[in-house]
Amino acid sequence: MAQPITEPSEARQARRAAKTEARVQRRRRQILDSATELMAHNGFHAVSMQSVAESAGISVGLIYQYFASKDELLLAVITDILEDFRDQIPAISAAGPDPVERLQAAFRISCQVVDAKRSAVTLTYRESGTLTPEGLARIKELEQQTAEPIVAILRAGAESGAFASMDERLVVQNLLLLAHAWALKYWNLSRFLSLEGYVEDQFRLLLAGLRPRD
Amino acid sequence: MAQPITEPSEARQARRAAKTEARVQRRRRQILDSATELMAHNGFHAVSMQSVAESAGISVGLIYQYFASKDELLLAVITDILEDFRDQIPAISAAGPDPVERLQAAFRISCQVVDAKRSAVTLTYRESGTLTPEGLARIKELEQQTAEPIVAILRAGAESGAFASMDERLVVQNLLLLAHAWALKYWNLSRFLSLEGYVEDQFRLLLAGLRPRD
Amino acid sequence: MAQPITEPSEARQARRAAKTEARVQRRRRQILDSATELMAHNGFHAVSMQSVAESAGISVGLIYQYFASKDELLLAVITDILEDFRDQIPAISAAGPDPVERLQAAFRISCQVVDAKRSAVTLTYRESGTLTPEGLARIKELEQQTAEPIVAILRAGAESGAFASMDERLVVQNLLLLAHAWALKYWNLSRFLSLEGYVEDQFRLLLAGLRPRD
Amino acid sequence: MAQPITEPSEARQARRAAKTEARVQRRRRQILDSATELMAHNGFHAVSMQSVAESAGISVGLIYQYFASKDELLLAVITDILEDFRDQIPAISAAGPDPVERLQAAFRISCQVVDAKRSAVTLTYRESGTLTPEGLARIKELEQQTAEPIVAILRAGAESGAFASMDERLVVQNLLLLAHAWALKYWNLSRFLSLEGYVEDQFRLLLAGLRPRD
DNA sequence: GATGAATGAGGTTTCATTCAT
DNA sequence: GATGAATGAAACCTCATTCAT
Repeated sequence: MAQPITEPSEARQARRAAKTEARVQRRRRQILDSATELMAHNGFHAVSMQSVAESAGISVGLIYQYFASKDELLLAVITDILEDFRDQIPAISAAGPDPVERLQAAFRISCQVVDAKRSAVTLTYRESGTLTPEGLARIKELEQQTAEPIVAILRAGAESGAFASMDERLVVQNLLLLAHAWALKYWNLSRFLSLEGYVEDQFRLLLAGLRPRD
Repeated sequence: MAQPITEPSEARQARRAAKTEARVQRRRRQILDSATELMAHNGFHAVSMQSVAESAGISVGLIYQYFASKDELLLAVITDILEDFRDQIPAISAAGPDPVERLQAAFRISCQVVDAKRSAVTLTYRESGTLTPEGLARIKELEQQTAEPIVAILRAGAESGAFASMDERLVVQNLLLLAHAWALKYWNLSRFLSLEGYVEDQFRLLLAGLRPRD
Repeated sequence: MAQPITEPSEARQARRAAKTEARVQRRRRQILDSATELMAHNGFHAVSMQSVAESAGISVGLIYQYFASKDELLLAVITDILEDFRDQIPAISAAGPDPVERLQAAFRISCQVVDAKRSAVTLTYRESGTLTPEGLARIKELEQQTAEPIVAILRAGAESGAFASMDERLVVQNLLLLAHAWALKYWNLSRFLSLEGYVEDQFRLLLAGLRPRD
Repeated sequence: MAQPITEPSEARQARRAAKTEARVQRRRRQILDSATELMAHNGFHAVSMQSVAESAGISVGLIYQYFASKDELLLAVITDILEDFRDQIPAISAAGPDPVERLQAAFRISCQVVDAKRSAVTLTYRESGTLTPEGLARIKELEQQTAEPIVAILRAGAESGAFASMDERLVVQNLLLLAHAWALKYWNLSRFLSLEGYVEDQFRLLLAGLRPRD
């Protein structure tokens, strides 16, 4: 017999699940954006769950359906920022075959992303101590992932003779830290450098350390 | 010889004032040390005044005779750390006339001080956002004072031809930040470098950026 | 008859808003009553928010959803008492056309209300100094409003020749103060007068000052 | 042999006791004045023992050698004010033999004393609820003592036929309360009456109630 | 799914009182 | 007599979290 009323339950369930999933993602994003905005500007402890709810236009209770606790919300916020950061870097592989140019592109994009979210970057430094060990581990993992494409550039450059051979780990650490520094020390740097000036001057110094010795 | 029964009150008062002053300093130090220890390891917000009092072996009320509020205590803690840091650098002027050696000495001592107080350094990054504008201003001032002797070395080196001429502000910023990085990124750096290794490798990179072009 | 599954949301919202409003009013009243009771008997400073909460059968935190601070709660308590007082007086306009009778009715009702809430009246004298300037202004305003209907009686009486012409402001002030005095000096007055005796004796004295001179 | 060094101990003790007593009185006065000033303007609870000490130019500990507790200090302050008030009234017996004149003199002096210490008078109304039962009893006693000379005037007037015969207790209560009212309702009264105007208008009303009926 | 009223532990701060000097 | 450093109980207030609707 035909069952026009109830369509095959599997398909229906799948469709519903997809819809549900979509809404879940929308909600999470909505909450995350409000939380990031607030925490970046006022710090984790100065932000109450009620204020996040209000800013997101929802009720407190609803936040707890998406994040188990305030600490978990913080982890999600920081993770979100770092994932975003990580995902921007690979875009630079399109910058051509020259390792120097590619490295500069990587540094420039890093600084630009930092500049766009200065207070979010600062937040990751401020509040990482608040996280649980597991959260901290997740952050370190993300930082490693962010470093990887840059490590790749450095290795390629070393092989092609464009860079001296070296321990890439330290150089990558520096490169990323100096990008973060645009946020951490903005109060000082912005007094004598524009973002582009910062990128250029800083990159020249970085590069000097990479020149192969004759 | 006859002794007046009451010694000259001026002298007595002066002596008492000195004693009082000494006790005040001792108490402040006692509180400051406990607070620094606790806040460095747990963060400002996770530390209660009660716990500071217990750790210092005094009552809560007494803290408030030396620090007007918890915020002021935090400022004192951070200020104390930064003053300590600032005061260590000038010691390096004795490192001989060679600008390169002096600069390395400055970097080495910076890293050593950071290493000795890793979590205190981290605290200054974590909690500076918690300060009032006045507190923040004080911090920036201290950072500038810390930079000064290093700027002097760079200038002397530039004049003597040991370094390329440059904008010292950026280089100093980098040098100090890379010292701090030993604390900020210790979890990563310590996996592949000892403190002394860090100092040497990092200084080589720094120096490369300062070489005069031929 | 078909019922729409979801009734018109406007109407539903309105109903919910009304219900919310009703609950808010109930809670405020519940808190206000407990606070008034406690403060009237022990004074503002001797009453803790904790004790108000306990007496009202709720938690401390909940009080703060209805009153921003303890000071604001005090203002609400005093305001509530004075509004109540103010609202009782106009009832006496039904006391007939004779100004003397109407004035006596006003005085009697005032004394009766005072008698019913002796310690609340005392509270308004005790704690008005604790209020902010804005709170104080509100109180003065209420006192003026309370006086108005009585001023009207006096004026009518002066026009009809029942009373001498006079400055009503002083007389009203006296009339209300003497009603309050039943609370303020109850310890003394109650030793030789009943409430009704007080009303009669006191009114006779008051009236003497109002008699037109021949 | 003569004992020039130690004079008869009794006399010496007496002299010392007198000196001690004098100092004690001076200290008490010094503390009382500071406490009255502060409490009258800010209320009992807003004044700390430390602030009293500071204002009196002595140490906290010393206060406790003269007053057993803050409550006792409050009692002393209020008692002091009321004693002062009480002691001013008898001066008016010099006002001549006419009962009306004497009564007016008593009322005038009362109002003048109130005017001179408006906030102190207000304090006695604000904080009498804070006192212990014993303290309260002491206050009531003082109030009775204050009333006595006025009762005497009323009796004399009633006997001489100047006043109607009456229950003096109520009239005295009113008279004193109306004097206090100059402080309690100063914010209102001072808008339309000077002190002297208040005395005159108010006394006229009072007197009306005392006229013997023909 | 969504709400937001309600809870109550925990934090900072004040201040009456004591006591060694 | 006089000091004032030291105590610690107690107050106000916030806010993460829960749960009945």
